[in-house]
Order: sequence, then C-alpha cells, then structure tokens
Amino acid sequence: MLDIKLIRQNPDLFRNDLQNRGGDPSQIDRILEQDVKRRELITRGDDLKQQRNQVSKELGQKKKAGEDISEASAQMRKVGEEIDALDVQINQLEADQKSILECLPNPAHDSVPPGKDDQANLQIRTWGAVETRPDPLPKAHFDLGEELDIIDFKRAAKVSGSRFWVMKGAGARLERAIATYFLDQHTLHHGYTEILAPSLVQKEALYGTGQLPRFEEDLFKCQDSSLYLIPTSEVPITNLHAGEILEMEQLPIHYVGYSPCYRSEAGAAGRDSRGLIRVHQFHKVELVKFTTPETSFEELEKMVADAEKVLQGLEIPYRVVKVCLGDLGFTAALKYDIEFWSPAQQRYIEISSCSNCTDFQARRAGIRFRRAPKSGPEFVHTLNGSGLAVGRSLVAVLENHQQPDGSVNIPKVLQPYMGGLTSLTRAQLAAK
RNA sequence: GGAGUGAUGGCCGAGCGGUUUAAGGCGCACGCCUGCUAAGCGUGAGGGUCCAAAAGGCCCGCCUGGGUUCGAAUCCCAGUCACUCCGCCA
Repeated sequence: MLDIKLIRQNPDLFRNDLQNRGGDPSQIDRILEQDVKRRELITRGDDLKQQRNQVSKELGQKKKAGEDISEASAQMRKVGEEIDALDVQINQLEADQKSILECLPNPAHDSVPPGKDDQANLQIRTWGAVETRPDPLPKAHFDLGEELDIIDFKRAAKVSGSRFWVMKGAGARLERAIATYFLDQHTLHHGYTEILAPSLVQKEALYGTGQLPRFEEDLFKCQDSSLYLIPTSEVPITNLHAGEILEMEQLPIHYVGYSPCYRSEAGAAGRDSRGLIRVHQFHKVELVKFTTPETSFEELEKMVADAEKVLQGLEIPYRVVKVCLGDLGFTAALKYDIEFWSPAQQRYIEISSCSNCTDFQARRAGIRFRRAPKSGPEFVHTLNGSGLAVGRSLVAVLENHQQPDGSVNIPKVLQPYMGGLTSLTRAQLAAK
C-alpha cells in the first residue's frame, strides 16, 4: 500500500515508476483528484460535526434544566442528515481511492535495472564452475528420480493430479535432510530464530503481505472456512507482528521458517510441466526480517549472502541476479534472485528470491516501531527471501552431483542427515 | 458439534445515553526538584484534516459494519476473532 501523502508530495516519482513498469500513470492523477475532493468534504463535514457536538452538549444541559429543546433538536437533526450525506460521499471516495492504492506496486529502488522481463535481469556474480555443452547431456532430475526410484510422479498424479510429486525412501529422506541442513545453518550460524507457523491463514494476512486482493487466482482457498493455503511462509511469519508497535531494541528481527507452500500456478499451463520445478505443493525454508528503514538495504545484502552460503554448502554452481523493473513484482523495491545451474536444461533456474519490501507490507499489515519511547511510531521495513526452496534444491543436488554410472553423490554437508549414506545408486537403494 | 463469556490506549482496567477533553493504575521517555538514587510534581506517546512549516485548532478513534438518537464506548441488529466448559478426535 502506498502512502497518499508521499504521492501528494512527489506525484512524478510515482507516475514515472508506473510508466516504467508498463502501468497506467494516469491512475496517480485520478487518485490525486479524488484526494483534493475528499479533503474538501472532510473539512466541511468536520465543521458541521463541531457544531453538532457543541449544540448537543448545550441541549443536554437545557434539557436537564427543563427547557423545551424540540425546535433546536429538529434543527440539529437536519445538520445530522447533512453530515451523514457528506460521510457517505467521503466513504465512497476513500473506498475508490483505496481500491486503486492497494493495487499499485511498491516503487522500485533507484538501482533496479530497467527491462520488461527476466531476460533483462542483471547478473551480479556467479559461483562454481559450469560445464556448457557437455556430451552426453546429464540427465534431468525427473529421469534420475524415477530411475533411482526415489521420486514417483505417476502415483502422485493418481492421488492428486498433475503438478504433484511423491518422494520415497532416500528421496524423501534427502528432502528432509536438505530442509534440516538449511534450518540448522540459519539458526545456528546466521542468527535467525526458527518459526513454525500455520500454513492456513485468513485473508487479512494475505492482504498484509500483498497477495490479496490482486493475486487471488494464484492461491488455493478452502471452500467452507474462508481460510487460504499459504503460497509461502512469508505470509504467516511477516504477519506475526501485524498491528504491533515494536521497540527499537527488538530490531532487527530475523526469523527463519520451514513450511509447505501451495500455489495454483494459474496461467502457467505448459511451463515446466514435468518434474519438481513448478508444482502445486513444495517446501521452503524462508528468511524474514523486520528492520529499521535505514538498515533494510544492508540487511538485504546479508540475507542474500546467507542464502548463498547454504547453496555453496551443497556445492551447486549458481548466479545471483538483480531483478529488473518488469520482473520485480508487486511488493519489492529491490529484489535479488539466486539461480542454480541445471546441467540437464543448460540454464539457470531460480532457487531463491530475496526482496526488500521497504514499508509497503508494513503499511498494509500495520507493523510499526518506536525509535525512542517518546517518539511517534514509524513503519518498519520488511524483507523476505528463500533460504532456500527445498524441492528445487533437491533438483540441484540430483542434477549436479550425478555420476556417469547413474548414481548421485550426496554432498558432505547432507551426509550427517542421511544416516551415513554417501551416494544414491539403484542397487544400493534397492538393498535398503 | 453443544453451551457460555468476552473484545476499551504501549499494557492492565473502569465506564453501560450528556461534567469522559476515555477515570484509575502499570510500564516507558523527557523536564522540574534533589549530594546521587528512589520518591514526588509536571509533560508526552493513535489516525485524519486545516495552516507554507512549526505552534496550535478541529474532527475521528473503545473489534468490524449497519441502525436508533439532538447526542452512542454505552442501546439495537449483523459479522469477525478470542477464551472457558462438555462431546468427538491425532
């Protein structure tokens, strides 16, 4: 949600931002027109209310004194009707204004590169060696998974339909090992507090983090209870502090949460239709921070570094890109994606997305802090980032650590979580 | 699923039609006072709007939305959420 006062002060900034990302800049002018009218009506209404309050008070005393107040009452009744009429207009204007405001995206940070889509994202750095044009081409994770009998897409489809998966034996354990490794790293070494939160939330929470009202079609909604399945644990975790005023000493807050994520993938028909890359349910370890406005960009850099470290631990080549304007999304002012190298697809695939949402979510969810006990509350900045997507991490491990004989080496950092297993082979797994 | 209770400021908590500008308390900050600390006294801490800004004024604000009234935290209706007891259940 944007601040109407900021728009009033600097309309060009918002017009330009909308223009740059292909929006309609005239929405800003429409809002400003409504705003002028709204304020005019408020001033008129407030004058009448003052009059009513004063006269009503006097009437109370007169009535007590036994005077006849019927004439003055009737007159005030008319004032009351006038006030009601003005309030109706004001409410309508505010509702109109809000419905535009709540669908306008967070303006981009100055450093965000221009561009329409992910093609224009700016590569910041790479890590690890990438082998281009290998011969033969390494196997895709879905083939490997089925050959090793650790992922079963057919039976998943039988039970739940397309875009689902079933993990089995060492595959299920590997998924669990990856998640536990991520959580241990972030809690023990990176200073995050672990949160295990509900994966069903009310619509207010989704409004707070910006999924609603604009992106309802991406969500799964329960039919009988008005609850939604979360698309990411950013939703419950960021909303933990909704409506709160935090103390300065509490900041920054660092949370890490593990949860299932549910996405309807509406409009994604045909894209990444095989395998684990684009599915209706996956698991994710999510990093969430609440910071002061002056430290949020610095904290974003640290968050990206924390996510990179666990990927480095898995010995996966990757790159970090700064996401361009057109690909930035709704809530982020600045966003970095981490993309692992898929040797089978010979391309980089997103495995983490780290965003500084500045005060955009904080304003929607009412998350504030006090700089000093006597000062007025200000909105915090919220950040979130994957640290990392677990299913895609499993893809990265399978594809990057496969051996010519069809086996897959398990990265050292995961071995303690795999009950001593150091590699996945068909024979070895069959024996287990 | 059944029965009940409740939702008031940073927190606790009173008020149940008009001296409430939301009592009182706690916590916090600043100021005064004071060898120091404590105590005491004072001030301050939600949103909107007017004024170029500050100072200040006014309006709103007691879960949300409607209604009754000259006047609603208070009365009426609907909804949301929370809690308690019983039943069922991993």
